[in-house]
Amino acid sequence: MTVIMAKITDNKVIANGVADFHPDHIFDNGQCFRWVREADGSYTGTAFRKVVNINYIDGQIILENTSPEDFEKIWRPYLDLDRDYGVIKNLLKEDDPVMEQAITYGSGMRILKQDCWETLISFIISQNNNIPRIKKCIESLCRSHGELIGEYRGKIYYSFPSPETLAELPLSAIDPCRLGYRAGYILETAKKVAEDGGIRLALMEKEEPREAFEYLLGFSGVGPKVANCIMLFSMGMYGSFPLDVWIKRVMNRLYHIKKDDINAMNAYAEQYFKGFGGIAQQYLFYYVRQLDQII
DNA sequence: TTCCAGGTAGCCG
DNA sequence: CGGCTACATGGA
Repeated sequence: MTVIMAKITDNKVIANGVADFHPDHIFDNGQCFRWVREADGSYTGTAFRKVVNINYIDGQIILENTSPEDFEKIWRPYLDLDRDYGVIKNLLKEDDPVMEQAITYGSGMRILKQDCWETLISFIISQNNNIPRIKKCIESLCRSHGELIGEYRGKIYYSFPSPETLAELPLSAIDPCRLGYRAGYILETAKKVAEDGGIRLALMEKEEPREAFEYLLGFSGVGPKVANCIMLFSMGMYGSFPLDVWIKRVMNRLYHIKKDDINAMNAYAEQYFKGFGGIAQQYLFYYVRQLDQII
């Protein structure tokens, strides 16, 4: 699959040759928290200190408020455009009617390659929390301690605060963000990351998953589930299999694994999801959340 | 009022 | 090790 940047008009980039791409399936599936759906079905959001609007029409990705340089440097990897999800979907669907349903529902899903520091803090916030409130907490954190990075369609956008910025703050400074008991975890984690300017964290994506996992568990507020989310959503480790309440429910009720048997669930993912446990997990997550009470 | 949400830390046997 | 519970917050 080759993605070609086809056309450029002032601040717009259009990318051709992308299949398996649907903004709703990508930006509203719980892997990211800072993208907002516009009335036209496009999403506006920020990553790596840039503001962009993304839509998909007639087989083309339309990126507004960006440049060809940023498309190549930021958005191509961020949107995982060089991966053929068609191949992965076919692998996962084989002999798995549940997965087939999930993939049919979220056919345009992609795993974003997000900033690891932002993902680390975002998923610490996610623990024992619900998605709308996670989004509010993160936006509040960015508004109060991030930097102004741009204005787009009349709205102001802020960067995700740096480790150094958060490391200097007293607990009282993030009180208004309503992070609850996670506030302490976040400042502690920021201090640890800021010690070396985030270099060690950034290098983890080149390490073996096992090593990245152990390193992430060393942060306050990071357990197995959050570590797997960070590895999956920011380090390109697609075998990572985050087990949250929803996926546990799926594994129990649709894959008939004993409730709370984490080991059996991981073993199943390892054996049947062909190295793409994380991607499988994300199709399942997006699928079951709309079912609501069917399972 | 109680229950729940993309769980984890601390403690106890 | 495995099992248990408190932990802030706000919406249902």
